[in-house]
Amino acid sequence: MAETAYTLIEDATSLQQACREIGGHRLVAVDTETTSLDPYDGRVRLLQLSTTDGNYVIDLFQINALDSAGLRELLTSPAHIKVLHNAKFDLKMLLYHFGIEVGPIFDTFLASKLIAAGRPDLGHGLAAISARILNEYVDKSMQTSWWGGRLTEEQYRYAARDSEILLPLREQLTSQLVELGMVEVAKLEFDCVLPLSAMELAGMAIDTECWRRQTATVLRAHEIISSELKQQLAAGIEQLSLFGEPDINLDSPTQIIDTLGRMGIQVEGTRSWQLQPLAKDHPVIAKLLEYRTVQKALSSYGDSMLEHLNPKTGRLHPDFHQIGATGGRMSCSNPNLQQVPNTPEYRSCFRAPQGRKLVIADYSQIELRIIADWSEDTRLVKALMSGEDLHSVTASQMLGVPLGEVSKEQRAMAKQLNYGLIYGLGPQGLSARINVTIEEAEALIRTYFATYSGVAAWLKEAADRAITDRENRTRSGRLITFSFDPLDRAQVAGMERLGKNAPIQGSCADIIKRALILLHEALRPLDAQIVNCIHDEIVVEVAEAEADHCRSIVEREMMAAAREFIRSVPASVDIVIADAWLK
DNA sequence: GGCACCGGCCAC
DNA sequence: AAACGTGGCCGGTGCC
Repeated sequence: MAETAYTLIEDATSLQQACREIGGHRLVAVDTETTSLDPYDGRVRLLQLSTTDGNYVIDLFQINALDSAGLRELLTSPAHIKVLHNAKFDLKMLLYHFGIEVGPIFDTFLASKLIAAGRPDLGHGLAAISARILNEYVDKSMQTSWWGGRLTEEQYRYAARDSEILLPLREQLTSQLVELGMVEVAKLEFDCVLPLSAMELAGMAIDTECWRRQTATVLRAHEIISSELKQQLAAGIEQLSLFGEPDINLDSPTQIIDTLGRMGIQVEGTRSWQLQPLAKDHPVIAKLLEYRTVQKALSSYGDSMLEHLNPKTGRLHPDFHQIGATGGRMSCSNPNLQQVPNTPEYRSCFRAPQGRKLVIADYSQIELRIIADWSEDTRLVKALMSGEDLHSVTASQMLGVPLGEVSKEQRAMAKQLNYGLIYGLGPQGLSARINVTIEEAEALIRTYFATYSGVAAWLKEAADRAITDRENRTRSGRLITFSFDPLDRAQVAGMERLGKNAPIQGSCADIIKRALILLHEALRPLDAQIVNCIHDEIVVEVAEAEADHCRSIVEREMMAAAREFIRSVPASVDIVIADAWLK
């Protein structure tokens, strides 16, 4: 390939000229180079634009190009599709620094992830997909160079190359998306980038004093419990440390197993489910379980959370991975705000700032509604439509007892079955969860599927498809592929469970992503931001005076999003206005 | 010293 | 020793 040619733009006249030339194109590749990965920390140095006619590199340190109406029009007009790689990064930068919402977009990163359909072995960086799809080499060595000073010819050329490659990539990726029937889901994903960018930029407020108090409390408990545990383990410890303390690392499973062994307690592993049955007979085991809880609380949810505070905003700005799981679910990191312990001690620290409220909304039983709708199981549909407590209705239908006479145990059993079926729960699993033998569990599962025979048929078909076709789809058409060794029974069984679970879980992701899109648009007139999203839950921060209005918008848009994917069962949204992240 | 892996455990 | 799916984070451990 020939060396990348580009036009460097540093003045208004050449910018105008470039905008005229680019304005005639429907497809415009866009990229930025910035002085930091954090929008609050860095500045945008270069804005690169490419069409099939040429590459333009705008030096934003030389010209305030985003003041230009022509350029803003290009970046926001539906007449031009903006092609970016991992657009969330650039969109955040442009949104924060210039208040501009870039769109509509085509994201080569997300397109590549969709096409990979859950295969984990493929990289999706720009260099990786250029090599794989175009057989073209892209040098990323300049990526981490300093973009804040005087730029070299090499840096400009690298920058131009990054946007130049995007249009040929889009062309190939588009035909693959068409071939795989994923145009619709691609649109969904692309439209979701802006809401996610805004969400990350907004970040979530945390009451640091509250968090520190909580951490200090746990630390005191940790000190007491660890010394008690060491004392109780002393009998099994051969050696004392120089200070006369039992010499053991409580966080080392191997040392724990050895020590317990010398005390006459044989264990294979020290996971809580393995220890739980022994806790009654051995106080030391109970103490160990207690220790684990505070150790986890301290290590995962202690000071490390506060290390992610943004110095500029004083808030937490996590990274959401838009296509994080194979089924299309999002994941989250740095910090992972999708795994904050669901207890008041922790959640109450996530408090809206003065004068603001949180609107907390989650879909109720969304995965069951997806199955009911998809399988057209009349009894499950009816159960969900009845407005009665679903698990009680299930128990009543299964056991033929009147709804009012369903016992607590019967309801608990039905609840386990309702939720477990999504994951391919077996007799062993069920018997471990409720107090029945494996034979009884088997019978209950048979009764369940006799009651909901449509669900049974749907699940069987989904599992069979995973094995024979080695693929499945969510409601949006998102493809999920399965790779396994057909001679390995354990692997086949695993794939059958995945085949049942992934389309359901992924369809839930379809719905919540659509909700984020609709909600971002609908909240535009309000002083409100989406601040978190946890699989079937959305958290919005809003000015106190607009909280009620916001609440009705959130409910309306979440319901509308669900209606696009499930028709025969209405969605149900539980929603509260609160000061902190508590329901 | 950095990296990959694992055991363990938090969320939905 | 595992049991029902998807993730991320932690500390320990062993390798290079």
